[in-house]
Amino acid sequence: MENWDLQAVVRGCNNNIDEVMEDSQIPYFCAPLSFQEDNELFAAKFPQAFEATTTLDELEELYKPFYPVFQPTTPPTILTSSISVPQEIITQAPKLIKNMEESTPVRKRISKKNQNKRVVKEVKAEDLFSDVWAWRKYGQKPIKGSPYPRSYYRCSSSKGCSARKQVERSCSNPETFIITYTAEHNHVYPTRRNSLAGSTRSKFPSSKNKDKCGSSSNSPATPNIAASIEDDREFLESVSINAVKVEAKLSEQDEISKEIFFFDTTVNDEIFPSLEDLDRKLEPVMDGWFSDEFSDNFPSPWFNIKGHSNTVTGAC
DNA sequence: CGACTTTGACCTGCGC
DNA sequence: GCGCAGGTCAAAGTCG
Repeated sequence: MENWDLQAVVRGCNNNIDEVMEDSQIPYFCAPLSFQEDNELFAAKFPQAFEATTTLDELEELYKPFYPVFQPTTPPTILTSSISVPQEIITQAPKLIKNMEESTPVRKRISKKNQNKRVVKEVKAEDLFSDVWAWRKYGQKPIKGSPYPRSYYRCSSSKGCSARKQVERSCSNPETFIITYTAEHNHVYPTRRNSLAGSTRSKFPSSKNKDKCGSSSNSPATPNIAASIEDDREFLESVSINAVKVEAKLSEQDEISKEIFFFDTTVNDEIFPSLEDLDRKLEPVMDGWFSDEFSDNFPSPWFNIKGHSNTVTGAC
């Protein structure tokens, strides 16, 4: 399933598919997602199509941490999409969801200690940094039965945000990390400006850090991935890109359709020959958003690229 | 100087 | 009630 539909996502963000998104708290306007997140979101909504076994509730919860909390304004009309999905999936989806909801067992009782909603996600090492939020590590503990420590992070994008996440290397598959999100963000995505503020420190190990990393642990590899990335720009240029171009018609009276680019944490040379080009292309659009009501209600599609502070030192 | 990581101490929930 | 394990705090140090 390499090419599945943005429309499915986009529709999921629109209020046109009440049948599918009925009980979802996903806002009208979706946050930009990586392809992997796209895939997982789709699998979350149409699990039968992927023979997934998790329940709708769990999968829905899975994505809540990624959705900003805000009251939607009038959603833009999505006019185009660059990716397609088999029509049968689209038409079958509501039916599949309905069937699944009917067969979903009653949720297990949640222990007092875990009253907060917990969302578990398994990601590969390279995806550890694809999170849009800025996280600050506040603890690390060895976990009984696991050779790898668990790291504790809280959201540093906004003061007072209670969102937390735990990162732990999977015992069964050390290539992957288990991320557990607790609580929800009480703010929208960090804006481009905010995300850059105070984030001058390189988020990836410097050569010094690499040494420290290598000498302080017997655990191989973790952010050797990160270690191979010399700086943020190289990071941007090294990863693949999912740039999705969406036209949004801002109003019926306004003939001008503004191009809105939703893009992932990744950038494509084919689309934007240089980061400067990308910046130039996006700046007018983004500035428009930041200057009006959008700035309060709409998540910046500028991912917190320089703010991806996630380092899993415990696994290093 | 501010944001971050590290890490030992402390707190709390849960099982026995 | 006790002990264990997980979760959080906060001081100290690092980094740019």
